[in-house]
Amino acid sequence: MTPQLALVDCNNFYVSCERVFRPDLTHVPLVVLSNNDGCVVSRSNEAKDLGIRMGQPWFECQALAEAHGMLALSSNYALYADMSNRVMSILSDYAARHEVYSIDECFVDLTGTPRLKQTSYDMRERVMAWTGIPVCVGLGPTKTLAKLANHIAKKHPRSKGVFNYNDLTPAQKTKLLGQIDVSEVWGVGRKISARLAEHGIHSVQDLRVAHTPTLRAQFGVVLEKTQRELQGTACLDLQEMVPDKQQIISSRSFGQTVTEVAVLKDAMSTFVANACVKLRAQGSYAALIHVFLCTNRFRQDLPQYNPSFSVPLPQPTNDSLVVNRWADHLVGRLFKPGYGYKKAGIMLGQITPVGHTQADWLEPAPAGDTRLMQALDGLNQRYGRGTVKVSTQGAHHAWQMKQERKSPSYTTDWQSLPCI
DNA sequence: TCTCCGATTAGAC
DNA sequence: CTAACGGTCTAATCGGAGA
Repeated sequence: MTPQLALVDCNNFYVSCERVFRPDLTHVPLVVLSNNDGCVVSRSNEAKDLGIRMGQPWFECQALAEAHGMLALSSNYALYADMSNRVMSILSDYAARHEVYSIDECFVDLTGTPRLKQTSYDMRERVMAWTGIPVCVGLGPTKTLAKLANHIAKKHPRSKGVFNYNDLTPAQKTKLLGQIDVSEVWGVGRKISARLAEHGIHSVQDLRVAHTPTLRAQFGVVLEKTQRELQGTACLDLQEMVPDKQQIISSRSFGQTVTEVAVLKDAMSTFVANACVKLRAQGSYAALIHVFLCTNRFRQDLPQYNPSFSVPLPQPTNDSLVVNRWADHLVGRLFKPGYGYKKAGIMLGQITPVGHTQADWLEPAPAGDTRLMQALDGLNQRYGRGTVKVSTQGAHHAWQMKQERKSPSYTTDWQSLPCI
């Protein structure tokens, strides 16, 4: 039986989440900004029509925004994560197998489903009715083709939000793929599309029929797989189980330039706390700690200094206090006065599941206090993040990120609601 | 010459 | 008046060090 994969993608997801609770913004050009209110990461169709680019720095858009009454909101991840969970939960009812690919995308295996197209329209309507989020559905025999079909569904209003690649005749496929730029293909980004152009490969169709050994030699396995997927051969499996993370990073750009060690250490203790919560949540230990500081790379007129240091731990840990002692020490070592720091962070690596660590036969395992960390996680979960802190964790406000336009967390936090 | 490993690159969202 | 540009993650590949 030929596989039938659906890729369901939410339209302008962050903007759509905001509009569910602000219907007055339905036709207003609207964007959502990245952390620190830095760049545009989600755009309404009206904002796209104004020429706002994905990833564009907000300060570059401000004049245009004022001229056209465009609004910008800070990102509200509590809201988006909760809305995402609702959407995914609805989609999971449609098939035995699905893969949550990102916060706003889901692959659904509809192989063997009768009346495929009707089912897809049902999904769309149900998600809209139950959450208020508009989605488009792309259908195809492979992940890459389902993604492409989704792109077509979004682009062509006539599709009414659903497009099935399988419905096309060979001649129609050739013609349609010939009209779409290669850069739209999943896995073909800026660099590779530029290099493909040098080989005369401009459209999706060009890539689909390109000479495979040459492609493999010039661009590697990844692109060969992409080509085969475009030809209808599945190379990418549905990943139903979320694999454990191999590395965990916690970092932030600061709201203002930071010049004092104490402030950097305070920020770092927050990053340590976040990273270790994630590590324990997946039941792992880390054996590598990597700490880094950054100056403002956009100010080339100022002196640049981007130090970092890694420490391999003799004994893997997931204890926030152990990690914080190292991180604190490293910040002290890396810090040099006279620089304006704009960002810092920590990376945990060499991650292994608890209970899989190699015992050290020279030193007894220092058992780490797992009960302390359990209590810490338990209290923070029950009474809110930051109820019990690691070190000063956020006492200094000098580094905290800019979030001047954040909406209430309508679905997850009573306190944030304006009328309560 | 081969293997290992850290750094770099490219991609995704 | 000026400056204001995100965060995490993975896989493949590159290139140097050491065997």
